[in-house]
Amino acid sequence: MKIVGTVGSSTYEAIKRDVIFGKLSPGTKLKLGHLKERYQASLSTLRETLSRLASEGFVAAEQQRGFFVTPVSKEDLIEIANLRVLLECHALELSISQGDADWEGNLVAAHHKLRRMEDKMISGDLSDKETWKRYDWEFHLALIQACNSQNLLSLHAVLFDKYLRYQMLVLTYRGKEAVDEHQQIFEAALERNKDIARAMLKKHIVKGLEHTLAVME
Amino acid sequence: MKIVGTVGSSTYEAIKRDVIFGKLSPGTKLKLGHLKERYQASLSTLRETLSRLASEGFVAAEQQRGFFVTPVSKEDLIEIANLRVLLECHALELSISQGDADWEGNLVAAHHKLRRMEDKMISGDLSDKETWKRYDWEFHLALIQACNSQNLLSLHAVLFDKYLRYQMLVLTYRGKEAVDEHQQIFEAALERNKDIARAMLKKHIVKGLEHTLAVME
DNA sequence: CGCAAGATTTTTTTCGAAATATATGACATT
DNA sequence: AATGTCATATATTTCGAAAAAAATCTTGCG
Repeated sequence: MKIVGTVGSSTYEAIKRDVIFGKLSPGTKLKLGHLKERYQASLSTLRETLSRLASEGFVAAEQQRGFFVTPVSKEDLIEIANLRVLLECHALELSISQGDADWEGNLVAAHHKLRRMEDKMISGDLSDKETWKRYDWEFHLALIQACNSQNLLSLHAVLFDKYLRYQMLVLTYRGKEAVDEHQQIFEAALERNKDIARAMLKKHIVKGLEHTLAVME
Repeated sequence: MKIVGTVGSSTYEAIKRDVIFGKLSPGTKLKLGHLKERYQASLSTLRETLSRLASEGFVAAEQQRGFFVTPVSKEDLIEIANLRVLLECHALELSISQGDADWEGNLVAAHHKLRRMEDKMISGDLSDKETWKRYDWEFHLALIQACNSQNLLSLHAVLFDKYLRYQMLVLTYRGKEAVDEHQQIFEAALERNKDIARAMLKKHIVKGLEHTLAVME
């Protein structure tokens, strides 16, 4: 039994994915007529979708001039990385203070899945970037899951996706370094060592930022 | 020459205002048919508007069950206040470090306007809460305007409005205490004293939170 | 009386087309 | 050649109605 959502929700997912994973390049004009064919939805449904994406910041809307894929810039990337540090480190600290056994269990599971995937990537199999990034996402989410603030989690989700778009844009893999950072954050979190965990997470994000900035030349 | 925006943008403003200022109570079912009459817009336009408000968190959307005004709760208010402390204090610090003469000028102006309004309120004239809150908004915005992060400013804007809804909900005025806090934050910011400014802003937000929580019984 | 199956009404979701605005190109004027 | 105007084409915005889903009401049965 397959549960299909509304046309609206699936076009939302599709366009968002295409923006994040670069199938729709930054700055591209999103003409409704074209999108209609590409995503098989009506103009109204598309406008609804694009409005949502615009208020999350993946799309830019100009009054009576239509929609565009939000442009990228170094400044924007830096802002997003800094906000991720601020929010994610804060959430991590809360999570470490408040997390229970369920939190630990999910974290262990998420780290395990990510680790397996990363081992595969390191040994040269770069075939499934999307799954890899999904596991990365799930690991970072598992870390802060116990922060006990829905508002914080949802702000973080959007930020993470924006950051992810930049990573997908440069398309290069940071390799063993990032794997080690994940490992260190993971261990510090399980040991409930807030300061180390926080410092490692910050380092992880900042290193990722520098790497991406460097590739953007 | 009067510049009128699109129907969409004005219904967006109208509904958002009605949610924030309590004309649409928390939890209310937003039936499209009713909204159509109330706001004089078509179903598609309304859906577009409600989708935007949903992704900002002022409205809750349930798949195939329509839209509701986002409910309120103590937990949600506490989350929002804590996030405001985190983001606004951070932005204030950046602003104080980087603000130039323009920043100072705008800040002085914004504080002056707010101060005049507050004096009027203290002397018993509670007739124009909406203008008062607009000046409050503009003062807090002026404080962090020079933080040099559009992303941070737009996250803050949504957060501030959500906090504002709770303040409007309880409808009581904190009086001279809040006025003094504004004054102290203002002076510390102009003197470029980050630590004091930060501490006062945090106190201001936390006191406001406690006051609102107390009234929510 | 309670409860469930089916029919009716209401509401949400989706679409296509009309109305409005912007962009493009042809043509005349300086 | 540059600029401005007007007609044409293209795109966005808005609407009302059809299709799909959910909620409500009715009826029949144990």
